[in-house]
Amino acid sequence: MNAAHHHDAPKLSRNQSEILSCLRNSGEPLSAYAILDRVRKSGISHPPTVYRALNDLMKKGMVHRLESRSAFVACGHGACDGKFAFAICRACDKVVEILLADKDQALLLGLAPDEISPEQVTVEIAGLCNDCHPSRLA
Amino acid sequence: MNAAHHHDAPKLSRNQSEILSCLRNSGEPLSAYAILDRVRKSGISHPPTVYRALNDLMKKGMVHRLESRSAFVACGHGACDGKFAFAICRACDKVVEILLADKDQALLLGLAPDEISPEQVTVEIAGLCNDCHPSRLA
DNA sequence: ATGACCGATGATATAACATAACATCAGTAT
DNA sequence: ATACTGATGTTATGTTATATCATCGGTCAT
Repeated sequence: MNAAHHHDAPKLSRNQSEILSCLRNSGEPLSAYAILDRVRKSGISHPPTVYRALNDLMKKGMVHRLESRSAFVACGHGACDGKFAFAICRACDKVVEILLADKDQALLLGLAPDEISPEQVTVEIAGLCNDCHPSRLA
Repeated sequence: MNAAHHHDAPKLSRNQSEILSCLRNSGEPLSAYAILDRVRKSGISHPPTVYRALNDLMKKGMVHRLESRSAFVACGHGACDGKFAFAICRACDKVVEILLADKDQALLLGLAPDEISPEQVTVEIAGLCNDCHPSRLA
């Protein structure tokens, strides 16, 4: 059910693969410099290399940037061409990617005033996950 | 019509006033350092002073941060306790603040997965304003 | 009044995030 | 072989943000 996700893996460069793996393995959002630390052993050693790969991966829809965190996450859907929201636990940084239904996308785009024709929507929801919820603490 | 906007001006410190005026006069989003440049003449000369005032003003709902720009804008409503979206022209940086209807707020909060209880929603819509639209250019 | 305390502001220093600009290299078309 | 092109490596620097400690002004118990 749900076609559209059979990663044809749009052939990545070595750097892009390294960095995507890094993000996937981490399972949580990482800053560009956190990524850099983790891929040094693979021979990547300068910030621009990381940012270039991240930008390429974002163009391919395989990585998203969490604006409110200056951090990056691998797309949970392998790749998606774009309309999604994120929920982020402010305590533990857990991230849930929310694929937006067509009607939700439409509503969001509809929020734009006449004056500005919308191209891209960023939605980030901050809150507390169940594990971090106060009522759950000892 | 529409109560709730008769600014009782929740007494601001000198720094907060300076920085809020600066943002209001600018009419466009400014980075913290752009603000700093403009308030040096008023005796504010260090980044932490600016960030402190901005954080205080944000707590009061009188300033918002545009996450996708690392920039700050004065609240167009004087102050609001929080649910709004922004539309931003990617070419000229014009910003339109969109006060969200209750149903839109509800919808956005409803996007959050069970796993994360939402507290705050960031919505930023990037696009092109009429003035910057290609079809309008010579 | 004095001085102990406390919150706000000032100042220094540095951390964290991001990119401009140029060098080098691999592939390929001539 | 040479010249072009696009990707990657490298240096340097620009931009955004905060930790930390110092200082100042008010309040309050004595």
